[in-house]
Amino acid sequence: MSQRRADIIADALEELVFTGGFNDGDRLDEIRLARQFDVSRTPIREALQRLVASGLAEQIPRRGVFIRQPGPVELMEMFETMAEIEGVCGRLAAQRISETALQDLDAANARCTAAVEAGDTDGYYRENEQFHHVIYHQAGNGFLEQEALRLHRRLKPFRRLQLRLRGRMQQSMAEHEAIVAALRAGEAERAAEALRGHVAIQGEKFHLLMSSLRDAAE
Amino acid sequence: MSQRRADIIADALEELVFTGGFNDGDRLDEIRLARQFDVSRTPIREALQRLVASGLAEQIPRRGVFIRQPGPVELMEMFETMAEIEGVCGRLAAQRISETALQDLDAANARCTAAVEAGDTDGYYRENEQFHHVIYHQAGNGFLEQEALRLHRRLKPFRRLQLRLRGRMQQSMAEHEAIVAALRAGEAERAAEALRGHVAIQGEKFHLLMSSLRDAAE
DNA sequence: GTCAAGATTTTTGTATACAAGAAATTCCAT
DNA sequence: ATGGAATTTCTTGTATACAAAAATCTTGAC
Repeated sequence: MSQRRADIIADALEELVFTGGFNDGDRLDEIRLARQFDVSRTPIREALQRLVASGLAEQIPRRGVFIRQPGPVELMEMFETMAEIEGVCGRLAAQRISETALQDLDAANARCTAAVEAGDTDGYYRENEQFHHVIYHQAGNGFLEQEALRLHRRLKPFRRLQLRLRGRMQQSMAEHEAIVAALRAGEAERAAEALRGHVAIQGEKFHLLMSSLRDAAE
Repeated sequence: MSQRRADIIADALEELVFTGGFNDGDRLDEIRLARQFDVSRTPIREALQRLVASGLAEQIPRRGVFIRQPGPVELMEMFETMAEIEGVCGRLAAQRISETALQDLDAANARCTAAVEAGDTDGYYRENEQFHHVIYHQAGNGFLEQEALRLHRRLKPFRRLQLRLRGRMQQSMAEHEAIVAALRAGEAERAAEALRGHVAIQGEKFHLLMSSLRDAAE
């Protein structure tokens, strides 16, 4: 695969950004990072370019590159966009999904429920992700799938914050069931709406996310 | 702005890719490009990284970076995705669009019609683009807007091929009218469907695109 | 003490040098 | 002549060197 150090470093930096290793506005010092990864500035710079290209950082010419965590507004916009894209995937998938995939969704849901009952948050998280990935794939459009995966990945660190809400996982499971039902029935619009509603952040969810953000900032 | 040569070179290369200056699979020789742009390999390499990041080229480690033009399947997928995203923008815009923006759309359409009558293809193209950009913006979601613009831009060279079809511009104008009507009425689903249909490639449009591609390949 | 202009240091951006892996070529055995 | 191994050449990836712009510090006038 990628034997390039620049890629390895870029992956490491992305992971650091996602796991909160950086704060908004942090400058990514080339020399410090070079020492830290024990390489020259060259691969560091290429890695930073990748971060900038993926929107995780911003480059100001002759000034450096800075971490750019989305603020509340942009975060809401990203979640709304994700909800819409999931809706699109759902509508297309309703017309294209295979019987095997429907069974996969059922299986993922079963494992999800089991994880909820066992209080296994990580397990729930993993299976939930699997569930959504299957839907992206079943939209039958490789390009759309990649876009969905990209945004999904980008929102990963923030989605985690959502799960804290009391009873959220139970409600989420009920929504999963409804989604599968719509997909199985081939009802495109219903599937789209169910997925939009499932992913969208409204009402209580909105306030929860905001307060989580405040907590994380402290 | 960006005084970085790497960015200037990246822009130039992107433009070259879009205007058909490269064929699929072409290797982007660092040394040749360095001579061509009269710089060292360093800024060339950074520019190439940007092309790779935006999906215009592919990098094979230790082998180089190669132009990667989308094939028929991927192109269809990209157009379908664009249609869906436009649909989403339309649905959101129907709920959020301002009166001023509606007038802008009318104005753009009028200029579009004038261009059609004058046989001014470039003018039509420009105003058509404007029309769509207004809708992206009126979706009221900056992130979604950027994504829409990105994909729109990526498809630009291929969209041009579509216009050749006899009477296509007239039909397109009628669709524009219907879209504005739906937006003005605030009918979200109707706006979404109108935009999806307007952008989607189906029936004759599909065959036209395929034959255009074949022609361009020769 | 404050402010500003000049000097100094840092840091980015680019060029060049070097190392290592891939491709091309040569050369030999059959 | 052909196939394949060894060598050479070429290219990418990384390190280092240098130039120019920005940031910081110093110094001096008020």
